[in-house]
Amino acid sequence: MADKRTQIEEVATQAIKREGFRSMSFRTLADEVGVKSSSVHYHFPTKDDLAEAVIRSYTRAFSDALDGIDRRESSLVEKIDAFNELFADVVSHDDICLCGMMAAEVSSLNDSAKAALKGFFSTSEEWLKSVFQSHAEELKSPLSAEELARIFLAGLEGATLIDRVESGSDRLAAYRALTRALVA
Amino acid sequence: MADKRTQIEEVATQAIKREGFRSMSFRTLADEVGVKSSSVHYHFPTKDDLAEAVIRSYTRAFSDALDGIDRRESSLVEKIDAFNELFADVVSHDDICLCGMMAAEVSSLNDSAKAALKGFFSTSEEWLKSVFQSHAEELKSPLSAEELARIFLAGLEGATLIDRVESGSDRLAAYRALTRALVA
DNA sequence: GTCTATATACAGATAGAC
DNA sequence: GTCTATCTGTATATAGAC
Repeated sequence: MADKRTQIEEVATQAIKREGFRSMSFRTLADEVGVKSSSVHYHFPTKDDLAEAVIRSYTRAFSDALDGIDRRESSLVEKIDAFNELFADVVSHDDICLCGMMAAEVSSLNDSAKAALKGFFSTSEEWLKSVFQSHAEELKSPLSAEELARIFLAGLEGATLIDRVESGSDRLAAYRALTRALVA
Repeated sequence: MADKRTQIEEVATQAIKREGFRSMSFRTLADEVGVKSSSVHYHFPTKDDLAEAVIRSYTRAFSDALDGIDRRESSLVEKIDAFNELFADVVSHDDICLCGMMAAEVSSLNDSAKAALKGFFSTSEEWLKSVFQSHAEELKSPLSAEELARIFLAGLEGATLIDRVESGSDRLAAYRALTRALVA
């Protein structure tokens, strides 16, 4: 079993993805890992500390998943589909992307957490941009790799937001259709 | 000056667009309209009641704005640009779409409010779909009107989410570029 | 590192006077 | 319709024992 600090990060991540950062309380986290809230404060003195740690861990895990896609998939459509699938997984568990949630709640974050949050979005857009760049010859689109990266990251974040409310995945599916339209 | 009930709805809408539904309190609303929190409860017995009322008002106002676009603009690009501009206005005030925020916080909503929220998304997608359908001859895309509607609504919701964090409007701009790519 | 206990603040909601 | 006053629950956070 992971150490307590890691356990707390994990249940916090889960809670934020489903209910949001403001809805998550130290007491609830404590109950779920089997300690008292003061022990959570030992590992993360303030909620701001926890927010930043969780955003950074999530960004690292997401970045690792992107590396995995690079290793497993070769074509443009396969890579973008695999990226789409990361979001589909989240929605299928009735969650949304942790950083999409944090973006909605950005007014509750301090400057350090906000900087970490920006890091998530730029990391993700950079990966997408490099995918579109390295498959430029397959692309039948007047849009730049950077524009496509922005369109897809924003689009999938928004798609999860709405698909979760509608209990479906019609918008993520529409983005898979868009991916195909780019190479057809 | 609007009546108290309307005033409360207006400051609640503003607060939710910026800070979120959970962050908004009856006390804060009361202070801003110059009454006590018990008076807010007179107009909206529970927070659930307020949530639903605010979502419905917002949907009505948004729908009116879409009617205005239909009256003012004629081409596909003009209409979709005007739709994009609705979201750009929101971000320029450091807010996001009220219903985008509510979608992130959907776990804090009761069934009535959730139904109203779905209404916003279907109304918006229906309008987009009818725009794409009625300009089908201009479109150089293999995507259906329905798919395009889903792509644009989700995309603009996500774009505002990220653009607000980045204090820019690069993602909304990318969607304007996408609009042009559809007819080029 | 975890606990008990507590300080302090604020949340949604209601009773009852005016 | 609005007020004062209050109930009850919960939040973040800390002090100090073990």
